Amino acid sequence: MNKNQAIQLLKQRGYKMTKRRKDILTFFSREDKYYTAKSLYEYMESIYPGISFDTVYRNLHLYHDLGILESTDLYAEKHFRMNCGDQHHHHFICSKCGRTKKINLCPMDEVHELLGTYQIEGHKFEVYGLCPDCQVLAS
Amino acid sequence: MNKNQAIQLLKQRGYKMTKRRKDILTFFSREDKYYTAKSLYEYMESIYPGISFDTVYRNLHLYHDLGILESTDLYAEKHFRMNCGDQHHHHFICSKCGRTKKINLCPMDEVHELLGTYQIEGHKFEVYGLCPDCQVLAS
DNA sequence: ATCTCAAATAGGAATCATTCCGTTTTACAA
DNA sequence: TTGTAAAACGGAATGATTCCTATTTGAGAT
Repeated sequence: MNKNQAIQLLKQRGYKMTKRRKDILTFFSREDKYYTAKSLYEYMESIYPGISFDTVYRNLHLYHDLGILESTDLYAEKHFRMNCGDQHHHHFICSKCGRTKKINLCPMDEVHELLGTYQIEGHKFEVYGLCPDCQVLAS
Repeated sequence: MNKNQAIQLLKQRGYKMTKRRKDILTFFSREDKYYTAKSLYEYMESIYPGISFDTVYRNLHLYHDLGILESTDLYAEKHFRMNCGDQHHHHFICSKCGRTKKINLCPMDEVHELLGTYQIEGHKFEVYGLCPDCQVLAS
């Protein structure tokens, strides 16, 4: 999902296109990486002094519900990133900078048979560590 | 890990054995399931009216650090369970009651090669859904 | 261009899990 | 039995997130 696709989707669904909403998309479009609500808030604060938490969180939830963003719970805090949802996949997530790398492998195929009568509703598979850039900085 | 093993470990490491600590172990020994700090607090409150949050959280962390408990972030809240750590494994977790079933399969074997120069530090793989008991109740 | 009004935002209080801290109590070794 | 550090108490503080009411604004209709 890129910024223009997201704007299209919002209009299609009848949501108003505000400057704040565009700037949130700009924020997330910069990198393939997970961001905290706080980091978005700080970015928005710098453009719109006095912006409300409500605006940040309301739009994060809206974008998440629309599939524009995907989220994960990391270090007891929700993190968000642009949805790269062409097909089902998982992520390596850098524990230092939050940047991600797609993992085109899903363990669920083999797991289904192991779980017999258990009704599967979802799953989470993430790998954590240091990306090449952050390994260099750490050494 | 069972209650007696945990008590042994605490003594070995020089920690004091208090009634509260024993009762926390009793609480977690009841079922193979993830519990919130809150549910432990309520259990302890019923035995020790006026017990401090501090006591609950301090011991949860102690037990976690000693490997007596394992934890996971679920629904933006930490959940704890008795460590069943004979060998590396993952869990199916019932989204209704929290009860778990071991999954003896780990996707990391195949993932290592996909991640080349990325330095892996950890991973998380969990499957969510309804256990057989909760499916019956839901129907 | 202006009007209208539901949707969006501001401002800040409230909530919820968790952590922190100074004081008091207790397990256990001597 | 006593001394002492560990453990627990009591409650305030923190940090992320949600909620509430009043005000502002985007965008379709006139």
